[in-house]
Amino acid sequence: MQNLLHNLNDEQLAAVTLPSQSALILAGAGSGKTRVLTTRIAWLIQTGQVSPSGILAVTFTNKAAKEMLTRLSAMLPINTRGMWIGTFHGLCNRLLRTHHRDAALPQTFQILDTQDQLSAIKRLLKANNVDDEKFPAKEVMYFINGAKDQGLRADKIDPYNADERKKVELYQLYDDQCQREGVVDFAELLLRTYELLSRNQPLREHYQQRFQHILVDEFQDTNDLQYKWLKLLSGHGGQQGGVLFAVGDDDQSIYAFRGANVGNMSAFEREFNVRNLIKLEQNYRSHGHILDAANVLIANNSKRLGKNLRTDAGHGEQVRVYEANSDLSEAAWIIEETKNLIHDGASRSEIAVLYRSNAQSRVIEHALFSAGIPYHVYGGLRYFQRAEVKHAIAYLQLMDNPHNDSAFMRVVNFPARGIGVRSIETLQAAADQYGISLYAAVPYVTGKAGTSLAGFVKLVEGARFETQQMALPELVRVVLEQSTLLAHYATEKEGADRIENLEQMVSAATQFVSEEGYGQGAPAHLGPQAQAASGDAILNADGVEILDADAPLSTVMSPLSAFLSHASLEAGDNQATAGQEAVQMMTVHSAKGLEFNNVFITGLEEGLFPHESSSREHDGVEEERRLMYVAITRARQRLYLSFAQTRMLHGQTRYNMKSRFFDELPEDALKWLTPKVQPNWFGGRKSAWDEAPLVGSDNAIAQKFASKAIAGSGWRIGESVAHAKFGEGVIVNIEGSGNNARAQINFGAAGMKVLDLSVAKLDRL
DNA sequence: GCATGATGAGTTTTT
DNA sequence: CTCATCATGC
Repeated sequence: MQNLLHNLNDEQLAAVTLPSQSALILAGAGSGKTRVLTTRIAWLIQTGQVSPSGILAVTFTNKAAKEMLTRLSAMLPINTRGMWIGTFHGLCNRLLRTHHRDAALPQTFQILDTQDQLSAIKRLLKANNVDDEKFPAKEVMYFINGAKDQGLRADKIDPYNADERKKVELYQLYDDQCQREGVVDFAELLLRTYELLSRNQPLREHYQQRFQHILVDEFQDTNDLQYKWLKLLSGHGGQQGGVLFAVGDDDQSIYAFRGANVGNMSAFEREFNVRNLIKLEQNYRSHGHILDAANVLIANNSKRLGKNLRTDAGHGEQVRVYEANSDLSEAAWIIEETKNLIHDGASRSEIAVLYRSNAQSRVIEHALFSAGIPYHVYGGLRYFQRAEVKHAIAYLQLMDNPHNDSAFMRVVNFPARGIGVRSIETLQAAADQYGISLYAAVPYVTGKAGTSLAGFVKLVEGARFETQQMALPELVRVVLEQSTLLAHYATEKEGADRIENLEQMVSAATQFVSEEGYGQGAPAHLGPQAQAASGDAILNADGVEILDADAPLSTVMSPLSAFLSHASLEAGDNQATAGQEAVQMMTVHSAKGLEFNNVFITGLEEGLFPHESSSREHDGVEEERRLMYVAITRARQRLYLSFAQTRMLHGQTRYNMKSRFFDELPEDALKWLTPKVQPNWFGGRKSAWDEAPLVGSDNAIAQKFASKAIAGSGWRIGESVAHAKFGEGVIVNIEGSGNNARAQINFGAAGMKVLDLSVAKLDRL
């Protein structure tokens, strides 16, 4: 135990050794949050307060879960496999497989990823003749997921107008369709588990008793349903009161747009009667100036639990600020600085270029490419999302659950086998008529279409029969051949990469089988013995089926089913780890949780960062500020901030003001590499624009600027104006001319507006 | 059923 | 500008 707690600071020690009661740990960036979580678990086990099976640790990403497992096995001499550490979705998947009958799901239920879900909804809209102009599939999907994320079923929603009534109706139809097909989407995994445990008292009590300690990572990212799920599982409101150990940082809450509710933190504090709010404020990552910048910036947010990071590392270097006159020269400057860093001995992988939106990466990528500097862009397609891999997966899905219509649609005519839209329409009609899946409806289709369809079914059946006794990797190989996917891509000119990806699936299967503890030769399909075993209920004293908590996965899921859930729940790397010694490029969102010695935060302009669409949302700018906070705190030693006066966006040149965040950063932490812009530099006074030549200053741009101003019928870009409703603002851009002239004006708190200059009443300041 | 051009949209992302 | 999606023609 001595070793366990040895290197902890006082705050961390207090958190790790808290008595068994609900606790909220406010863990600042770089404060050793994962360390506290894992040490807490190890300490609980080592002091005999709980057995490994009494632990439930929940994360959002597989990466975080894996990290915890790795660190734990380094701390404890026990097998971590018996411990329940995983993502919300992974844990729900496990629970639903085990209790699939109570949850009213087939044992081989399959998980729709976002692509699959969208195509399922498109199919639904078509089948019900819904006007997809009025109800776009994406919107319907957001509606359904939004409702599920709040724990709401269709029958619990009170529609406030006709459109919403229609959406609720579609939600119900969608759920019916999923149930018929034996598929669940991501949100459904959670909601179904929540409902299962709410409804089934013995089951709920079993797990409440089992999980004496529930620990949650990144608590600020939980949505309403996840919080309810945690409350239920912890036994909150029940006899025992519920004990939850939540770790999070309200200042790093950047996922409100996907349903995360920071309010869960204060709700938790209140509802769980948290007596111990522990703040981890000692930062082990960044130098002083960087931390100052982060602290001072985030202090501008109003809704905070309150926290201030400190470091022993000393001030370090100031934050370097660069004003470029275009996005191109911003990129050129990044290249220069990168070269200097590398020349001074920096490793390329310790240099990160961050941006607010993906579109910004292009220019920088291009510049890095031209300069011959290896780089790696995060956020491309993940392995299991690639088209060819999804195709192969669809064949596997059909072999495991032929009623998955999404899978059916994906490959029924891929590679092409003469089954066109017409045949599918006939098939769909038959399926609708009998209320069955497309696969099951095939025998009802006659004629030529029927023959080709029957051929497809025969292909799937044949593959299933032939692979009955095969191990998973072998099965995958056979399916790749028999589906003719390999042969198909062999004829394509760009098919080599795709074939390679498909081949990789065999090794992915091999790796999966060994990691999940299936026997190497275990048949991929669920054998009759295993089926019988899972069919035998394990009864508790009340004669109710409960989970054998440590039952190996193989008694609940066949290797094939497990592999398919793995493919949905863990999309894989976003690229082959190409060029590890490469400059890292990513959005600020993807940078969360990472750290680098040298960080560039680029495109710090009004409209971009903070993003203009954020000014319309409630608390939108506060979330952007948190995003900036996350970005700043990624840097260990050196931080660069940059912005550009002009930028190509959507094929148009835009003139952006520098980000308001510059005004919120402490001056003495900053070092301007270009002349510092006056606070209201557009206000007719002095501007860096008119001053001594900037690096790479471009006269053509200045001329364009001037002509823009003339076109605007008297108004100038950069002029300060006042508006009766929006208050004071600055003209950022002028489009059109004469009576059609419109000005884009930044009204600060009131946000960015585009006003018709012939209509709007503006006063010069 | 597939190649080609028109059209339109265009933050952030994990599971 | 650039990519994805849709409609049109062969």
